[in-house]
This record gives sequence, C-alpha cells and structure tokens, in this order.
Amino acid sequence: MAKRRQRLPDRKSRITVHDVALRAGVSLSTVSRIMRNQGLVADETRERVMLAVRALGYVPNRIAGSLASMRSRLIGVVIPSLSNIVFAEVLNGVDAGLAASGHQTVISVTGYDPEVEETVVRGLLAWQPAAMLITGFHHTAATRLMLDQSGVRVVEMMDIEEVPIDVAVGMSHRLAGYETGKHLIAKGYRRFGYVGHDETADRRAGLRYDGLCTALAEAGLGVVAHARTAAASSVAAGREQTAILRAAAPQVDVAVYSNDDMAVGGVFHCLGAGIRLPRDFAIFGFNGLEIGRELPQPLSTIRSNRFLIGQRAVEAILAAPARSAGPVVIDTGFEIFDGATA
Amino acid sequence: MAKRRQRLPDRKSRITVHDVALRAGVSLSTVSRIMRNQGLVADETRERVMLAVRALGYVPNRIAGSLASMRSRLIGVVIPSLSNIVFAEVLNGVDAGLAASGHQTVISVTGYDPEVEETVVRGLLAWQPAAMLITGFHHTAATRLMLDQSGVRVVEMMDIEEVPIDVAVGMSHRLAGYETGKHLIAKGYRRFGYVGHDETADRRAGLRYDGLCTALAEAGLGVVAHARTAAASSVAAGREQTAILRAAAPQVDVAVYSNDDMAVGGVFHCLGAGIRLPRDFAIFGFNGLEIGRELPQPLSTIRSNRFLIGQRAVEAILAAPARSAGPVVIDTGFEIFDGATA
DNA sequence: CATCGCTGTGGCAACGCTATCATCGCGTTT
DNA sequence: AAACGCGATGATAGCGTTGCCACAGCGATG
Repeated sequence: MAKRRQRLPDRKSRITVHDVALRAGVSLSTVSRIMRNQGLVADETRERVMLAVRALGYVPNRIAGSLASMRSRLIGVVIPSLSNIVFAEVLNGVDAGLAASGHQTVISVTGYDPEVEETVVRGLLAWQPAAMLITGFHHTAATRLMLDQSGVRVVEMMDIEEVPIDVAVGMSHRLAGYETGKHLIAKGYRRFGYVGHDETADRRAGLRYDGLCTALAEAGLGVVAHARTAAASSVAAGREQTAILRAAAPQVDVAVYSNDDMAVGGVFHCLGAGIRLPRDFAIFGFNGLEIGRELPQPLSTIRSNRFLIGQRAVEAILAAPARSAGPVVIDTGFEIFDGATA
Repeated sequence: MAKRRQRLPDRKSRITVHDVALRAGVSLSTVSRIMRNQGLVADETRERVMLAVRALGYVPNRIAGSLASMRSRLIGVVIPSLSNIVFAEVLNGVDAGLAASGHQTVISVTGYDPEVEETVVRGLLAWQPAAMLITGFHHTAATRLMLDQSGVRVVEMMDIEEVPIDVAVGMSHRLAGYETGKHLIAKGYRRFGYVGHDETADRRAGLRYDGLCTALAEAGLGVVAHARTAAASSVAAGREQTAILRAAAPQVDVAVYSNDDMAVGGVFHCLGAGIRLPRDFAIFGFNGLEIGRELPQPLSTIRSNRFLIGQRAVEAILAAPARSAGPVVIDTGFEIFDGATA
C-alpha cells in the first residue's frame, strides 16, 4: 500500500489542472494548452474544458507556471517614494503601458536610500521578474552588479544623463535647468535666488541647479541667494524657505525652486504675506503638477512627462525580451510652461 | 548514456542551491536550511556555506521556494487609483507595517471600476498571495466569491460600515459626515451648500454626504444648494463647482466638500475672486491632506488616518496566518481639524 | 498502396526549492 | 554495555505547471 505523504497539514484541496483534466476527460497537457491559449485544440474540446474550468472555479497557479516556464510575468518597480505624486504618475504610465500584456508590477519603495534600494532589488530579483524598472542612476555597486548579471531587462527611469545598464527613459534635468535660466533671463530677470531641498537624496534636482548655473554664467550672472532645507521637498518647506530667502535677500527678483511642491509653498507664502507675483517677486518651479495649474495664478514651471516615462519604459521592455547590444536612451523631453508667477 | 534534455534554449547558467551545495561541500538541505535561517546548523558549516553564497552571488529563487512550501510571501494590494494621494499614503502605511517581515506587495489599480477589480483580483490570486488588501466593500459578486473561497486573508480597507469578508480596517464615513454637520452647526452656520464629485465611483463620499444630511436634519436644517461634477475629484473641479455654487446660491454661508482636493479648489476660487474666508463663505473639506494645512489659511477639514489604515491592515494579517472565526472590524478613527476656512 | 503532412492529443521529465524522514556520531544515563 | 537523547546533516519525494516529444488518425499525394 502506497504511503501517501501529507506534505502540509493545511493542504486545502486546491483545484489544479489535474482536477480540471479529470472532469473534462482530457489530459493535463490539453488543459494547459487551453489555459495558455497556445497550440492546437479542437473547438469542441476547448468548450468542454472551459466548462469544467468555470464549474470548478479553477485559477491557474502562476507560481508553478513561472517555475516550469522559467519566466515570470512580474515586473519589478523600484521608486524612491510614493508620497511624491511624481512617481505615482510614473506608475500610472507603467500601468497604462502594461495594459493587457498580462504582466503584474511588484513595487518597492526605497525612501531615497541606496542601501535600502540594494535590499529591495535583491528581493525583487528573487522573483525572477521579466524586467526591472528602477529610478535614476544612483545605485550601490552591488545593486548595479546584481541588475547587470541578472540578465533581465532593466530600465533606469527619470534621468538620461548617464550610461544606463540597459535602457534609460527620461529627460535631461541639466538641460531643463539650463532652459529655465535662459527663459528667465529672456524675460528680463537678473537677480536670481534659489530655493531647494535635500540634494544628496534628489540628484536630479542637483542637475537642474547645475544647468541653471550654467545658463546664468553664460549671461555673466549667478545665483545671488540660496535657501535650502535639509529635509525632503514639501509645500511646508517651500513656504518656510521662501520666507527665509525674502528676509535674507530682498533684492532677489526671481527664485527658481527645486520643484513644484517647493514652489507652491513659495506661492502660498507670498499670498499670505501680500507679495504680488510676479511683480514684487517671481517664482519658477519644476514638474508641472496639477496643483500648480490651479493656483489663483498658474505656476510658471517646466512640465516633465512623468506618465510618458512610465509608459515608454514599459514599451521598451515589452518590445524585446532580451537586451540589445548597447545601452538605449529614450528622451521624453519637457516643455516650459509660461504661467503667471514669473 | 542519459539523454539530458535542454528544456529551454536560453537556460542561462543560473546559480541554484545545487551549485552552492557543491561548492561548500554540503547537501542541498543544509544550504536551504541556512538560507531560510531555520533549523539546526553548525556555525562552522554556516560560515562555509555563506562564503559560497557570496562568492557565487546566489539569490534564492522565490518562485521555486513558494511552490515547494505552498505559500508565497506576496501580498496583493488593490486600490482604485494611484493619482489620489490618499491611497499612496495607505501604501506607505502598508510598507511600514510590512517592514522586515520579508513580504512584498503586488499592487493593482482598478480605476474605480468593479469589473476591472474583478480582473485584477483574479490575476493577483493566481500568485497564491499570503493576503489580499483591497479597497472598500463594493465588489462584484464574483470578486467576493473568489476572495472568500481563496481562503487567504482579506482586508477591506478605508470603510467599516459593512460586514467584511474577513477583516475591515478604516473609519466610519457616515459618522465623519455627521460630525462635520454637528461641528458646523455648533459654529453657527445654517445655510449649507455641498460641492461634490462622482459618487457612484466614490461610495465613501456618498456615505459622508448621508451623514451630513442626518446631522442637518436633526437640527431642522438641510443642504440648500448642490454643485456636483460628474468627473473624479480634483482641484480644478472644486474650483469650477465652487464658482457655480456661488453664482447659483449666494446665500449659502458654508459649503461642505466631498474631499480636500475639491475644497482646495474652492479655496483657490475664493482667493482669486476676492471672497474672504470664512467671513463671506466658509469651506470644509475631508482628509486632512498636507496641501490643506499649508494654504495661506489652513483648511478646515477632517483628518483621516490613511497611513494607519495601511499599517493596521498589515498588522491584522501578520498577526494570524488564518482567518478568525468571524469578521473583524478595526476602527482607525478620525478627528476634526478646526482650521481657518470654516 | 506506401508515404507524407497535418491536426489534435497524451505522456512525462524537468523547473528549483522545501518538508519530512532517515541517519550518523557522540556524550550521557541506567 | 546497552539504551537513549540530541545536534547536525543527508536523501528524497513532491509542489503545479510547462516544454518537448511521441503518436494516432486521416486525407492528400506520388
């Protein structure tokens, strides 16, 4: 008598291909073929099997499927924060790009910490994902190595100013900063201030600042006053730092902000303090968030295409399952939005 | 001679337990025990194996592991939208609650569509997740059945006003609406307006409205003017609907908004139109978003504990792997924030 | 009429890991 | 000296699929 070993006590009689095959009177292979919609099956057989599938409420076990086929339909996504609406929009783009491809996203958040990033990347790779979407170029050496050796497709999102492991989708932040400077100089501003947040965490804000300085230097100008918080960007920080900047350097006629959250804080400060925008003081942001467009005066800013970044990232990896010969760079661009605050 | 069948052409020499065991000179079992940090192993052996693990860059295949152990460390999360910061904060709470538990979240977005929800729940359940976190109680019958029969732990988040499949974590929206009404009546307001958005999609906004009406009715009052957009809530919609409400019913002295996004739009309209808050017109929101606190005048609103909802949801399912006898309801509460706009 | 191609189906060995049981020393108890 | 307990390790059978091959049946071809 065969000793049937009960592997797990809670082995809740789950329904498997076996059960479906039995009920439909076909083999496992046939059920599998039908579920995957692949290979030749007679219409009559298909119907009979689908009937059994529905009757039993069979849901194929993707874990077993992935193991057998040696590829999962999971896509690992690594972003620094969910609180920042910018990354939520990237995720929306990812979702849109994935559409009906049958893939699913596993999202991990790093809190802008490369060490945490290393941990989550390791955890994600353990699921043998079809691809990895990660934010920026600033990774630990170990992270880079893991991603490179894993062989899976890797998209580094947001930035395009370094050589990617596989694909980069984003925009040139340095150029955005540069164009900001050019634009404001053309509008007649000369005495520049800068309101920023923690740049060791947010490298891209640093790049924009560099670009801005380049543009100003070309015109023989420079940023004459700075107000920076050591914290992450927020409306509160923008408000507070604007007050500090105004107090310390009243001569500044325009301030460039590290992003729209900060800039909106600046606008709020001015609204509260009775400072007329842009006559007394001008504000320029970055990102083109919805909130900026809906202010009593629309915020002057640069529109980045976050949604498009997510979407293009997915398209790039769905287009080909394997990496191409060399690194690929996709520029999603940006555009100046000439609002009413500068 | 054995015919070794090469299953897949792209079988890239992945490193498995086998390789590690070979290199460390131990058995597969020992490596597995060490990787899972479970069972007895001599320190000397552990070190030797870990050396091999690091040398080879071995990353355990969680897909195989999950299949063998018949349980995955994935947690399915279903939310209506990522654009809405509220759900991003819930996810942050989930993340915090998960901390070092070794679980990972697979997130799917429904766009407030129960049909889409059904599809994504089916897709998520195929991964045999350890638990499912889903938003609200409004599911299709099929969704409810799948979740119920799956046997996995299910947390329905945000709302607590119906009987959950397993666990509900959230707050009473009806009560929040009721308290809003009480609070505003106590402050002397009598002529109520309401500015809302699509309530067939956002059921909870509807509950809050019901609660408000109850409170007003108890005082012999009622909502005398409504302005509703058919679209989703947004700052732009709030702004636009406020203009409509003001034009149609100038006698209204306070408007309750379906949420903070809408209310912020209302504040912006007033700032632009020179309406003095709260003297000429008062505004009351819902959620307690950061943006509301940083307005020139802090928005009067109700603070919901989104972060806490995510965190408690995770705690509830980590506490016990199996469902308890009956449904469990966890109330995360709310509080009135008496700002400067009402 | 032998041969071929094609459709439709079944059989079975992986996939990489874990749960369980077996085993093997070695010190301790009776 | 036999029996026992216990820490440490090994062997092995699944977990539920999928990929590959085999093969039956049947009409078309030479």
